[in-house]
Amino acid sequence: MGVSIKQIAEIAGVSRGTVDRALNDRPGIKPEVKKHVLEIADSLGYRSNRAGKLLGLHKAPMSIGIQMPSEGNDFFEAITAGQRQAGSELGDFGLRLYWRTMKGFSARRQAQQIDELIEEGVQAIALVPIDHQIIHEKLAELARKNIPVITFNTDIADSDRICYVGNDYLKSGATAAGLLGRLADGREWRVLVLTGSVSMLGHNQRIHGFHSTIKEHYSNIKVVDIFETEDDDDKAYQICREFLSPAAAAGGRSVELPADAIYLTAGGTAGCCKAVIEAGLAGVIKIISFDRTPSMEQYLADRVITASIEQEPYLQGYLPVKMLFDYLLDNTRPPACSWTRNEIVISENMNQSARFTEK
Amino acid sequence: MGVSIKQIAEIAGVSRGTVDRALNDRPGIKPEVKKHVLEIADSLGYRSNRAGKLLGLHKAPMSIGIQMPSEGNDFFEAITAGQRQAGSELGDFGLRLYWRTMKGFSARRQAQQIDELIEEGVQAIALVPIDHQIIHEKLAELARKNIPVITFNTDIADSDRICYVGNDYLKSGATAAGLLGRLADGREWRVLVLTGSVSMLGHNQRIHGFHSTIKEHYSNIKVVDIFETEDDDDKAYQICREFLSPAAAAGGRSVELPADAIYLTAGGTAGCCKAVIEAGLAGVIKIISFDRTPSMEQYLADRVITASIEQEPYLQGYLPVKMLFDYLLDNTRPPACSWTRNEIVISENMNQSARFTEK
DNA sequence: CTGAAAGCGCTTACAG
DNA sequence: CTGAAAGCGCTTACAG
Repeated sequence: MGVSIKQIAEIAGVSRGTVDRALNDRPGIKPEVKKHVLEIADSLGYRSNRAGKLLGLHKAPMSIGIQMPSEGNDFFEAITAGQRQAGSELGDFGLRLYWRTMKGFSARRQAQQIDELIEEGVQAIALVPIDHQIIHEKLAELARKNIPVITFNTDIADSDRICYVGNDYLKSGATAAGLLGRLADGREWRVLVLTGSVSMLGHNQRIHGFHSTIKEHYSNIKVVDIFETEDDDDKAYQICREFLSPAAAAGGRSVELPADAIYLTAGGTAGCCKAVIEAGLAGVIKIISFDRTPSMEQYLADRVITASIEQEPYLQGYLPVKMLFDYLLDNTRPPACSWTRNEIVISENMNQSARFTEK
Repeated sequence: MGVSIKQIAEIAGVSRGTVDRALNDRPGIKPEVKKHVLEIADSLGYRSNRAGKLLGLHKAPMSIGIQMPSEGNDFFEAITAGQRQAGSELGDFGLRLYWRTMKGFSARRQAQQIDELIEEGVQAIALVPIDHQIIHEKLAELARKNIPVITFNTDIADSDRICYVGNDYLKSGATAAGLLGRLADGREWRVLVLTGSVSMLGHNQRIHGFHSTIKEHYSNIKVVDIFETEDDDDKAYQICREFLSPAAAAGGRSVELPADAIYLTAGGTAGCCKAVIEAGLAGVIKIISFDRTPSMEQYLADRVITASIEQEPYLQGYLPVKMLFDYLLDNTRPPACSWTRNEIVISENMNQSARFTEK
């Protein structure tokens, strides 16, 4: 169909091997020959053929490394499923995936696992970067070594990653506010904010985006308090229990609610739900949360959680692998940011797409 | 990596050509030889290699036909974009796409365009089937001719399509009801339903799913009336104008609203919005709609439309092409139904995912 | 630094 | 009905 290496070789009066050297920046070719070949390729509008490349991979198969803080964190299950799917689809083309996972957010541990991946010989890395000097330096080192990096779920400023795949946390906060504003429908509502940690950028952005939107459009909504759950269900349960105790003590009698809604920016949702149910306030106090873990499923189905905003975790696993593969294969450049959607999930639309999980 | 045709040939004591004939049901092979080869392939756990297949396509490139009622219908723009994207990604492997589009829903025209595609020599077809005897017969004919079919956007009962890619209209109706129920928050709300046509199954299912959910969970919501817009903005405008005239005549003075919300199952949303704005009721009467056309964008952004439920139209274009390609390539069977999500879109989360459109 | 050859896995004419 | 050969586009040793 298109132009092939063979044709370029004929026209340039060199061998296919030399054309290959020129096109793929391989060593051992005279600069002027390279220039000549590239000019011809250019004038012919040469684009390498994927089928040929794919089959040509047979020796020197590709390997990609993945590093993430997924241990003990249910949220990463869907991400892992996406990575596995990409690995299996591309396995036919020889791709090998190497995982390094950790519990919690240690920059030193992350740096160490990145080193391990390099030693395994991976040609590219996808990771959830920790915002720490050590990691900044490590990413600079990867850039020097010509190992392309894609960040997912969380981005890191001023690094040389070729792409970020994940949420825009400001917009996800705005989405939560937009939803809550529509629910309040002009009524004066007071909102309790439960965040994961005030030192997590993403969590803060979800608060910030929320604030901006209510400030601009929903002056009837007020934030009454902010607490940290440390992404922990027990902690969230304790906080909510205490917060709700006046209303709970009142039993059936009507007292003013301590809040009309609870907005959770991160983990701890199931604990919060438990406390709300125990206080007899399920469905009365609206709960807006993010993501979806197994422990949240039932609360979503039962409408204890009014809505949860998901961020396409499966794609956050799938896309980085796919993009790195394409990049290594024929230099296909992904966009600098591939935003995942903020999906508003309620009980009625929570179980629909078997597409991603069934295969 | 895996087992190759060459290895099977050696073990079976036949040539690669014969193995190929056996594996791909090609004519000209003795039944017992075929059986023998297949047994060996089976025992070795043979799975064909995609890279090899892809390159082997060079002669006899694939072609897939697409038929849909997209003319004059903005909704199909995103679908077309998805098809184009799949076509360009797979173009490297020689795939050619053939389009036949029509305006409106003529079964005879559809049958004729299917015939045209067959004459073009397409090996598979993706279409939006019309529920008519002629089409049922045409699909049976395609099955006899061994031309695989995928339906998208709309399914058709008891046909031999290998997959349906699209919405579950009952669930999309349920999603609309769940959302409206949360907005009403226990208040007695009256809803005007505007459907496209009472003879369109999908539109009816969106009403049915809506009814079931309010019946089960939101007895505070009542449907006050149902009108047909014929998917037409002018018609929708006229209906709404008349319906809202008492309230509009009242000007600023408070009268009881003729409805608290309008639920549109199909086209005509922009017309409805125009009438609601003219009556001075933007934001007061909640509007829940489906999909998203250019004419709706501004109303969504301005919160005149409270929320619209989208059905991943881009994927409805992309997936059928991709699935048919995979099916033709190595018999990869798609699921019988690949449901697209019911995405709740509000002004805050409407512009996020550049992923699908930018490329 | 360059070329000629062999190979990846699968298909397709062609010869028998 | 079957086999031997050639080819798809690209890569990789190997020889010079």
